[in-house]
Amino acid sequence: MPELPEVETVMRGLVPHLVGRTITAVNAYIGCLRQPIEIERLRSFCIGRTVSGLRRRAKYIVVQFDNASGILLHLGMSGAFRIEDSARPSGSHDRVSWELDNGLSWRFSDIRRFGSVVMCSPLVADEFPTGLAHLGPEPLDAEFTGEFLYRVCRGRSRPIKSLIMDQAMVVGIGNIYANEALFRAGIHPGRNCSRLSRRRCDILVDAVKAVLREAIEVGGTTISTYRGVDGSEGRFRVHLDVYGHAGMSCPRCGPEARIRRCVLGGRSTFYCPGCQH
DNA sequence: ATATTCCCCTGGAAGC
DNA sequence: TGCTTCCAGGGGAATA
Repeated sequence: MPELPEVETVMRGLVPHLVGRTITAVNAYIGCLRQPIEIERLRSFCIGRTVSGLRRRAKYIVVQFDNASGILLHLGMSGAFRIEDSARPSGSHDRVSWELDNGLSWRFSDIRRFGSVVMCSPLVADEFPTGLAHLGPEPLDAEFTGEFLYRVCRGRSRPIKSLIMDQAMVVGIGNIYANEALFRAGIHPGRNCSRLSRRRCDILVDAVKAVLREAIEVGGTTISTYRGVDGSEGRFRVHLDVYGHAGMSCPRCGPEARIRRCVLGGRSTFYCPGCQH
């Protein structure tokens, strides 16, 4: 489900509900997430804490508490947060629920259970958990430049699509936006990264930034399960040029060229054979 | 060291 | 209608 624009949207949606609120109770439901939830430890970790702020790093959300601790959240493929009345029955896929001091519940549901909830202490504001140290730069930061991409492409040999989806190279780009950015840049997803010119790295970096910014602007992309905190769908789907468009005509070449699907690094890959090289 | 493969899990859609 | 197969936004561990 969630790539950078979706995680950013979810994080922004949580801010007005959580910042300044104090946690009064915690519940974890059947099954587990990527790692089992130690409910008693999570309770003593969270109860009585006031949320001082939220941040996003890569596809992770950090909820910062007032005592230099915090929790690291990942939505996996199907995770979602909702804020709703505590009296409302929990959903069948709810995994963790935090009760707030205003009578509302902050609930994490995750059908496929690939998400994660990790306690981090110590964790001070403007710092990220040490577990995230291996991650590459944020794609929307100034340090993600064509020069940077060109440098990491040199001396490696792999498809450019796999490289930009590798969170150790640059974070936040998943399957949808990798496909879309490469289409915009006119670069074939299977092109060996070592054979990308400096100029084309500039173009790709600009395309990545543009597609991510546009997607954030409209709340991300909903294909099936993704929802914002208020339950709304992301509206970027109608702007997709190639993702999920196998057999359809190319927005750039017209009906003369059809979008193709192949598998790259185990992931569905969409491109136009006419204008991506 | 670096780059694919497999696996985690559930449910919806498509095929027969 | 009902059963089977395939596929899905992610990431980490196990292989080549």
